[in-house]
Amino acid sequence: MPEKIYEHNAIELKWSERWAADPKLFAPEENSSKPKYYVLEMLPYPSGTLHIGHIRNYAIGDALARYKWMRGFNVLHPMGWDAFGLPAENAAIKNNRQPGEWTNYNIEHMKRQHRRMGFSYDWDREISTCQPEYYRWNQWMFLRMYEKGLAYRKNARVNWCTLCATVLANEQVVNGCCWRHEDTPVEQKELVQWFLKITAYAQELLDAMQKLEGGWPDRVLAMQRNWIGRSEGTEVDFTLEGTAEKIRVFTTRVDTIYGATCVILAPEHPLTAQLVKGEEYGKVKAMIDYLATKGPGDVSKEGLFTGAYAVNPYNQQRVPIWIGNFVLMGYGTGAIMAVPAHDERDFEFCTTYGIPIIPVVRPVDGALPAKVEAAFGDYGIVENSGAWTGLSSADARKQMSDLAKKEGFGESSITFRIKDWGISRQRYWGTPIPFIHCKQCGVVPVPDDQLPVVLPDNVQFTGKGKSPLAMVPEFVNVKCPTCGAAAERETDTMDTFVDSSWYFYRYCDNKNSTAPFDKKKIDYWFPIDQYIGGVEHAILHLIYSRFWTKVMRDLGLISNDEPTARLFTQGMVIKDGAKMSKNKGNVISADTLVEQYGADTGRLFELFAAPPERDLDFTDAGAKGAYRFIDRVYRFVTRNADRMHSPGEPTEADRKVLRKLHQVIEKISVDFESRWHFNTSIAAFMELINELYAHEANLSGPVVKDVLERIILLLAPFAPYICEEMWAEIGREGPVLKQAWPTFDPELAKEDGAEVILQVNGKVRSRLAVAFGTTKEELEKMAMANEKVQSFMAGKPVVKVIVVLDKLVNVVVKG
RNA sequence: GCCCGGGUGGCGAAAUCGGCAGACGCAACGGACUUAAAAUCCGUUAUCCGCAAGGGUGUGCGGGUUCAAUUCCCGCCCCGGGCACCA
Repeated sequence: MPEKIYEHNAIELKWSERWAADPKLFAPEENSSKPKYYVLEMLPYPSGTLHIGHIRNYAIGDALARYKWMRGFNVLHPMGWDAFGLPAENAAIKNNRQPGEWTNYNIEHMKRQHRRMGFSYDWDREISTCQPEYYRWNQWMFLRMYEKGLAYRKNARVNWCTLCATVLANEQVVNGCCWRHEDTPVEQKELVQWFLKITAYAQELLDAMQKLEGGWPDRVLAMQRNWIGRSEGTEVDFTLEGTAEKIRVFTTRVDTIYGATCVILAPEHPLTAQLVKGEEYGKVKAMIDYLATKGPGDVSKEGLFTGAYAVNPYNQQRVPIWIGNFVLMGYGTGAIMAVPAHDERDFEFCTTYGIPIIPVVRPVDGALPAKVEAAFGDYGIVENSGAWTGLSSADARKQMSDLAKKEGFGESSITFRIKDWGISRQRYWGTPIPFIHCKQCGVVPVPDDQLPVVLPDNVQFTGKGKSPLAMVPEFVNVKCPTCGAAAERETDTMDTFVDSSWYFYRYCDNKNSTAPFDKKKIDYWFPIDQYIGGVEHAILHLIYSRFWTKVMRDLGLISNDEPTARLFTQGMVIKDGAKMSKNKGNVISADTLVEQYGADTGRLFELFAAPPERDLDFTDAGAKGAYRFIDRVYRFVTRNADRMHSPGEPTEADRKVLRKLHQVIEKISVDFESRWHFNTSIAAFMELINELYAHEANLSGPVVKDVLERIILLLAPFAPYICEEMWAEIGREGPVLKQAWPTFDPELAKEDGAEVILQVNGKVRSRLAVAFGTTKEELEKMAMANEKVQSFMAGKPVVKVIVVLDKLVNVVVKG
């Protein structure tokens, strides 16, 4: 049969339509006897276009899903839409279109692109987080958290633009100014907002990471540890001189407390307003405003002496109380003791303001300095510290904390950097927070039977003034569920990270209208066997979703502790040396890719060009190469399909090709099971094709059959369309993903013999073809007899001979 | 400042357990086919010296361990990312 020309568009469209027409094709089996496998790619925001960055994520997941099907797993591989969020609202302001309409239009388009790419999703399980059927369960779970005290209200600052007279999201703040008014500085405004008590789970989130080790990338775990930021220290009460009032400070170095030369309060500390009155307080106010406009890192240290003094409970020393702009109210107790001799920041502050510097810790092998030139922050031996003098820092920390506890002026304490999760957004396009504000009854939860609280349609978007929801009277004006009096609905909506914190549970039971999901289904599918997404979600999404899982477990909704057993974070797709973005105009959409090269080429190229965890530069020439390669395989298969059925005796070419085939089966299987270096899997597959081209004329019929069938199966996870087509071309019935993965025969893969390298003083001088298992003695003898080896030995005396079986002989000579 | 990654040909990369550095692909060059071009097929391609045979050098830099180091250890430099006055 003559070879066929690879017409990617016709072939891919044909199979795309057939696959779409079979809704059960990519669906998991009910009551399956197969082992389950849940593979998940992070759901996209429906921005309007699927681009080559998305495709990398999905190509990895899809290759894995298809491989697992072929390996006999019952695979769950769903997809959905993270559909709430700011861009829809911005589009509404700009184009006078409803956010929902804009979003749904985008979803339709992107779903078409998804289908055209041929990813093996069970679309029957699709979810979109902006649908009331979905977000009602956000509201329902939020109410359960409220009942457990895990959702609460408190004052917090928001970004405020005076010109828009509206709240800005962090993303809408550009260089400290409003995104729509480039020279209007953003101000801080206090509002009452909702928080989720993630800090209650800080310790468990940290501890449970031990179980994730090995399954999650180290860098993600490191980032999460950093984010949670546990630190062990001591809280100590200083006394406000002349009163019984206590000032509690937090320190990790109580062993240095004899060197404390002042106490510094955060500007927002409650005591500040009490100690600094009248005109002076204006300076504190200025400090707070200054901090709000500055990014962290470029704040210069400023202080203000209050005139008051505090007494150190360990040595009754009297020290001045200062206000410092670098002391954070949100961490520890909002007050610190400054030990300039042993802390760099305190040193800088005290030097500036002429506050004394007293060293009290010396290096283990050194002495206390006569004059402190720089802070010594390491552990050492405590000096000039009363009864503690001579102890190591570690011992002193422990014993001094114990004393504080015993005497009642403090205790050891653990502080976390992670803060409670503020979820209130003064926005329209998000889940309405299900609460009602009643003058009589206060903050009243919406009863379960009134859920969902549905977003109203036809809202005006001006981008100014109150939140759009606050301007819809039908939405705002309600009766109090408790007393029936006129009341007002909460108009804030939830952070969209709420939506993505549990969406992967809903895939298991996406049509359930009486509960978020059926626990039995979760027990079957969870944890997710493999989660795949961008590293930019290493902290927020991936911590929030871990937190949400633990809350749902404690609510009795599920039994698993963690959502995800294994996580993979793929690298970014770079175009022309820069991250793709609309601003740079270097975004390549899936449509462009498909039209030029086809879905298979795009996927194959992105998997081949770099290992998946690394950043990838998308180049046209590279894509062309992948196209050429698929074409090369396709032509080989089509022109040899007839030969499959011709009889023939085994040939030498058969043996070589089968050997390579089985080596490649092993290689690709191992890559899937361990490293995921699909770039090397595909390289090995290319070597196999090169081998086939070299021996094409001399292959026997039975081996042609064997090889054609297996190369199609091996390539299928990476380029599914062309493989489905080739499977049909060789007269087999699909679908390919339900065929068994080729088995590896170690006997056939074996090389004829070993090639042993001969070295003299570590340099390769010759090589020997020998039988496997040739003994050390024989190898050594052969090496010593080798002409090249002899000439490089140059008659010098042999020091020793290293022999590694089947690998090398290294003759070490003197000189 | 702290915590992660990474640094190998003209380019993307490979070397999975300390054992041939550069597999595979791109680009380039040469050949075959063609009236010609494209496509395709075959070949060459780290670098220096050499006509060649062959030899030297080479994985960011400097040391070390080892018969042997891209790989392990110590100290630096550069690039990317995260956190950042967290007491």
